[in-house]
Amino acid sequence: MLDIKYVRENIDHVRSKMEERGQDIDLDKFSELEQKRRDILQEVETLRSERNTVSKEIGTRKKNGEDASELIKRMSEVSGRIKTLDDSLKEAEAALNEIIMIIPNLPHESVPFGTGEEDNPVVREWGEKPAFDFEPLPHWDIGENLNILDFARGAKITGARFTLYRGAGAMLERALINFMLTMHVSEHGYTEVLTPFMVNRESMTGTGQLPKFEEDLFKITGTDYYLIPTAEVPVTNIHRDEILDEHDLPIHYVSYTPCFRAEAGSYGKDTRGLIRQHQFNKVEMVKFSKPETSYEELESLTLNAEEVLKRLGIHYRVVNLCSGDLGFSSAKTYDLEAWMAGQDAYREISSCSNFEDFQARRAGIRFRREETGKVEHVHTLNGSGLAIGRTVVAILENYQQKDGTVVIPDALIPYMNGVDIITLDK
RNA sequence: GGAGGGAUGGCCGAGAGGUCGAAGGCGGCGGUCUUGAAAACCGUUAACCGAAAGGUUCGCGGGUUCGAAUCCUGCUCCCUCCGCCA
Repeated sequence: MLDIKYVRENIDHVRSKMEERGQDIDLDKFSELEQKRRDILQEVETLRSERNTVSKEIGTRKKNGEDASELIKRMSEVSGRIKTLDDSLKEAEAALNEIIMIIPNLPHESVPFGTGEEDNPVVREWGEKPAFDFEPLPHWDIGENLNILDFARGAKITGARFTLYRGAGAMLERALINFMLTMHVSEHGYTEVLTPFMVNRESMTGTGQLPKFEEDLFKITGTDYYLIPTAEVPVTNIHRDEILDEHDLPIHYVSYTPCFRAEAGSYGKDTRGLIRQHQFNKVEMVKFSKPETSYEELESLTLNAEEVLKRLGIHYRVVNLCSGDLGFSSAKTYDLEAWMAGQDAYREISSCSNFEDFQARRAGIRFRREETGKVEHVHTLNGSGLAIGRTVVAILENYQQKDGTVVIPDALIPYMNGVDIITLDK
């Protein structure tokens, strides 16, 4: 969330940033509620102050055996008024909270203005589209032809948007997880963590999924727990309500988790294949940094994700998400879009974001700056490195051959138990 | 599932209705000493709101009281023992 004080003092700037995002936030209501809250607060604090001093006086008098009944009677009334005011203060705070928690982050100055996906400028590209002397198939055909992806049985076991992987398909998924984790740990210096895949409400609120996006989540009946939509949630919340040591920053974590998304409102979109699933695997990088270095960290994070695609020889481009396409908690996001030959399209395969102090403020993640002795919020960042299912798609579609087999990229062969080509497995 | 015990500052830990934001220790920071360091000694060191005055915070919520870290109550989490179990 944004700093309430900052919003109050920079209301016009916040208003224009919300307009850039195309967000209709009632900031007048915010100001009104904020003022109300402060009015009540002032009144209640004056009364508390009185109660505190008089109560001490009562203590002193009693100790000296003097009469205090008059003071006690008066304070009894004051306490009653405090209680009433406290209730309305809580009401005012709750109302204010409702607004502040659904105000998205302010886009960074380097975020271009735009209203949607089509306005995202391409920052750079790498590699080339593979050439085919035949019509490349989409991965759902390749996968079914090779008997490594079974969409019908996935749907039978659970439902739409669930897939059964088989044989070399299952192994490919597992190899990619290992390949990415190993690379980020041993070459990029991340610390691997393995987290719970269900989290509580506080964790979801900390990273910004709640309260606004409840309908995108799977909730476990009979509990307060939700299935994670991304490792960002458990990993960022590792340090919730902590004051970190400045010398420990930056902290770099990498984590494999399955991700569960309800995909509400995406009916009819990407209904075939692995692109949009209710459950998919992902390797995620998460960083905690000092404010002054977070944008450098975003650049290196993005490069770390790109390196995976380079090693796999997959053509991709990097786009800078425009103001209208930016996620709720993010101040700036680079998306990596991999070329998928069978669909003749670039598809998002990684999303790398700097949240600045937006999540840290919600989640209470801070550090003490030695120079000033003061406590400050850290900046949090994260990026997919990469989405596993979509990487499988990119490999199947870009490495397919005329005879229907799929060549395994060299870098992945050591993780494939020596398999270098996927052929039909009956 | 049954029976007990616990939750206090960055960490450990005392405190059992009033002057307690909280003893003591560790850690951090500053200093004395030292060629330098260590040790020793001295000092200092919680967060949040507020321009300040002041207010809030001892797991979380409710209550009792003029006054609650301290009493009552509900909840959460942790630990020990028994049962069950991958």
